[in-house]
Parts: sequence; structure tokens; C-alpha cells
Amino acid sequence: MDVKKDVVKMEDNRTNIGCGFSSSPFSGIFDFCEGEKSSSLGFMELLGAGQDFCTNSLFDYLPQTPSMLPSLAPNFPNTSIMAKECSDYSLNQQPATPNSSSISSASSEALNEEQTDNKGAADQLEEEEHDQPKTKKELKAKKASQKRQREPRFAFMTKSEVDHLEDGYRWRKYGQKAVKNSPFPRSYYRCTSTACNVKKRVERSFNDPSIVVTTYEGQHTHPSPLMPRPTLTASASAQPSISTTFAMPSMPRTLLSHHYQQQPFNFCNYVNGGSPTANASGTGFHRERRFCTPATGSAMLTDHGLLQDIVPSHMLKQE
DNA sequence: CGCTTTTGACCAGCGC
DNA sequence: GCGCTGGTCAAAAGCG
Repeated sequence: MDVKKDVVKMEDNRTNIGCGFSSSPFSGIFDFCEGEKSSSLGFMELLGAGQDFCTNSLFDYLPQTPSMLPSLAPNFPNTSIMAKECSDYSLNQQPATPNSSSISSASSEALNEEQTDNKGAADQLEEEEHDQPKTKKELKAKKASQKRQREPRFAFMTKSEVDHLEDGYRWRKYGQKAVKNSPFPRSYYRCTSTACNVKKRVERSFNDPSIVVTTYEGQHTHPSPLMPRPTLTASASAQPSISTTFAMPSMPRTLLSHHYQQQPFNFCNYVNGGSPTANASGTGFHRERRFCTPATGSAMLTDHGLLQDIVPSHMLKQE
């Protein structure tokens, strides 16, 4: 799949992709979180490289997103969500040569596997709840019959000094493994909420240690215990206040308010070059305060920056 | 005391 | 069959 090639290529070149290239900046996320497979959008940058508040823009779209999205937004300053990818993507599944555009078969197969496995995931889950294996043997047999049932996955890279990014949910670490060809271990986390099977893997990029790759698997079956979800009505009817509708306990409030109040930003313009499709086609959610400077936005309009080096030209033209 | 983290062992899948 | 690797388990240790 081309998308995966692009992701790998991006990693190999140690380059940030530029601004988004889809008319709907979060369409890829939507597709994936809904359990569908989107080949049209493999990854996107949510904010420009080097900007330090991309997290906010994710939360900006919270009311439009499925339940999984909040967990995708690490609440850290100086964290740039650089890419997402719609499959089981591992930094270590890279081509042997830096310039190679080929991808590992394991990576591709993982995607295919998910495509078939996801079909009956809900049914299987229900079945599990009603038919709990009682012994280890039964558990083993059950596992064998399931043959690696997997939830949809969502991987993205963030630039952060912190490995385990706070995302509003509580996680319990259940494993850590050394990663082949990498000095950095991979950590495995599970959502602590009972009956919630969401997992995530966290690992640091071998090529760029400042980059953390987080892979989420599954969707939360419960609201965030640490971050109350905003309601559409509240968001749409009033000027959303970060303190009331987007409380992010792990993120310094001062930082948030700083960005909200002093960094004019329109994500739609940023992505589409002036056509505010996201807000217009969204849920009616609308925000007065914006995130990036007009200067930044206009620069993105005329210059794709690093994106044009990475994203195939035909994708850039798709806007 | 309860919850989380650590860490070695174990298992499954895959390629050779 | 064997070795490698990714993923998970579970007992022990750590922590508040």
C-alpha cells in the first residue's frame, strides 16, 4: 500500500511531513477509528513541524471524533503529532536501505490481517463476555481458536521527551520488550478500566530519539476518567472555554490559555488554504480562538514545505 | 493494603 | 524443526 511506503519513507528521511493534504483534516482518523480501512489517507501532520501546540488542534476536533480520539492526543507542550498511520506500523519494520521504498511484508500482512479480523470483532467480544474460559487450558484453546484477534490500530508519532504521553486515560503497563535494532525498549500498556480492552504500545524512534511512536489498539468503551468530554451543545452554543469544555489536567493551563488566546489559528485554512471545510461541515462546533498565526497559515498555503518532499504529488493535488 | 511497575518466562507466528 | 521476534502473563518488587 502506498500509504505505508510513504510513512516508511518519511521515517527514513527523518523528515517531518508538512501540512495535511485531505480536504477533511481528520478524515483519515475518522475512517480508521470507525474500523474502516482508508487507503486514501495514511498519515498527516496536525500542525507544522516545530510548532508546540498541535495537541490542541486535536482536541479542537474532539466533538466530531469517535470515542477513541481523545486518547490519541497527548497533552504535552512541545509535542508535535507528526504522523499517523492506519495499520500495525512499527519503526523497526523498515526497509534495509534508507532509500528503499519497499516495506516489510510483515507490516503489510498486519494490515491485511486486520482488514479481515475486524469484521467479527464486535461479535467476538460479545461472545467472550458471555463465555469466559474457566481454566488456563480453556483459555489457551480459546486463544488458539481466535488466532490473533485484533482491534483497529492507530499509530502516530509525537515529538516528546516523555515516553508515556498523558492522554486522559489510565494505563497499566503490562510488558516491556527490547526492540530489535533499537536501543529503546517498547512498552505495552492496557487501559485500567475493566471491560475496556484498549491497549497501546509506546516506543521511541531509533532514527530520532526525540520521537515517540504510540500505537493504540481498540476503542475505549468508557469516557475518559481524567478528562470530561465536552458536549456538542455546550460547545456550539457558547464560546468554548478551555477551562470548562477542554479541561486537560495534565497540561498546564497557562500553556493552553496562552495558545488559545494569543495564537490565532484556523486549522481549516492551515490545511486547505482558506476553505474552512472542517468547521463548516462539522458538527456546528465552532471556536473563536484559533491556534496558529496568520503568517504561519499563509506560509503553508503557498509552500508545502517538507510535505512536498514526502507526500506524493498526486496526493497534494487532491485538495 | 491496593495499585502499578518490573522483568523473566512463556507462547504464537513466521521465515528458513 | 529451529531460531527469531512480538506480544502477553504473572510473580515479585515498588510505591503512595
